[in-house]
Amino acid sequence: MTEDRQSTKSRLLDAAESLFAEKGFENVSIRELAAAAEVNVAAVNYHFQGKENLFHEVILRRFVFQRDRTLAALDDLLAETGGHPGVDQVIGILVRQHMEGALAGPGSTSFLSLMARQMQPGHSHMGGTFFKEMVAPVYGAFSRAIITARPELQQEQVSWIIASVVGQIHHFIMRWQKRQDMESDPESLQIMLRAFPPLDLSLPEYSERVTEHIIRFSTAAIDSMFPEVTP
Amino acid sequence: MTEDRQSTKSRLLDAAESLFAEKGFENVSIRELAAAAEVNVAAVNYHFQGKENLFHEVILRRFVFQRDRTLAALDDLLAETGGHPGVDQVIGILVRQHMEGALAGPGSTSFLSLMARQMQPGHSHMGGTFFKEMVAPVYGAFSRAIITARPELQQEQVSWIIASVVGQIHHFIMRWQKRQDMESDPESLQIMLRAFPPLDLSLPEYSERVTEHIIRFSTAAIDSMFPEVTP
DNA sequence: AAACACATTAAACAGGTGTTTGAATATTGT
DNA sequence: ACAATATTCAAACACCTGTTTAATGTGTTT
Repeated sequence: MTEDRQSTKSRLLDAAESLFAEKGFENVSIRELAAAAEVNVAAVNYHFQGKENLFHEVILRRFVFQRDRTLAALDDLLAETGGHPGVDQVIGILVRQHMEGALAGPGSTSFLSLMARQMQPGHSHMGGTFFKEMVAPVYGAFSRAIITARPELQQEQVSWIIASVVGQIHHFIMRWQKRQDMESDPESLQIMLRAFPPLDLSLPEYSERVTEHIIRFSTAAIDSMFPEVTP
Repeated sequence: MTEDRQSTKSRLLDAAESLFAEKGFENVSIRELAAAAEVNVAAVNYHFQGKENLFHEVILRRFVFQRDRTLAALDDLLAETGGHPGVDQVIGILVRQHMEGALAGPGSTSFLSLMARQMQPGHSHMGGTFFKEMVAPVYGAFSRAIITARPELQQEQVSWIIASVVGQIHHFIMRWQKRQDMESDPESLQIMLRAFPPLDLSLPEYSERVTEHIIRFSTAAIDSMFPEVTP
């Protein structure tokens, strides 16, 4: 094969990512995967030694990409602000990176779906790699960035703050995904749109409004809990 | 049958709830269910007309219970405070009801696991019942309660606030469940405990600290975004 | 050119899936 | 007590699952 298109392996990875994100690991058969990637069923086992391993490589690829993008964005911010970013700016990066990773672009629709599924009980933990290599570095970088923005904060306080911010992010992303999923059931969709105001917007608008809200809400909380000691 | 114990139907419901919550819908076979409930495999189809329907009845039962408990608690608060609750008290109810429903008691460990799975794409929407009968009423009640606490707030602003609070709640609950799930992998567990401070506590302590934090964080945000106009 | 490792293929494998059947057993109403 | 209904049961059904096999094709190396 000359490479008239992508390699079998990467076609399989791509198809797997979108199918796993859309339907969930258990609801995608190897035959379905093979058909979508236009490869033989045996290719999965030949290239990945099993379905489980294919799943692992899928989330690994996406998470590495997401992690590096996020750390780079944080570095940029620190450079631009001469090492003195505002909390709102740091939180802005945190929110925007997640939102874009989860909702923007083709295939990226999958990031947080995969994340959510990875977090569900029963999934193997990839031998600790996932947490140590993916979550901890990003978490640590944001922790340090917030402390440079507000040196008076204790590390534990920062942990609580990040948790509150990330919780909001995931929730708003989850809402959008559920909204998408409800397109098939117009009745429920109407009720949902009425109950959750910003959901009737387009994706970019929704994303922007949510980002703005989380930043405002969270910085307001921080400012109120730990009043800034500006000269 | 004299009722030497629970009926076949309710034994099946109980076993199904705990197994579905623990392992996920697709990872529980009907034979496994039947064994756990000590009934014949055909009982599932006889009493529930299929596995999917059994799942629906399981979450319906739990959600009705949770909804009624929450609405009652809100009523109690309004009665105790003579119709003038504080925002912190309303949010306190919101947080505590979720935490208890998700983490306390036997079998209740399942509530938010079920919720999370129900929210995942691909699950049928129960014909709109779920959202209209379960989510909307609770959501509306809290919305009204917050407005009585802070009459100057617009309904849309309240929606944003509730979303931020619920997002935090779910996230902290998810963390605890993931912590539980990691008991089997001590290495990852250690890293996680180090990164997420309050996770090394016992469940009641964790629950209390989280509740306290969410209330403080959220009311701080509200107070800062919409300064109280007290006489 | 032959030898070699790598990749792809169709077919088969062993086992598990949700569901249905039809007979046996309880339970209920009269 | 009898008849009618509701429940339980072991066995079978048809199908789908992830994985493996052994043969064939492909490109590279010697």
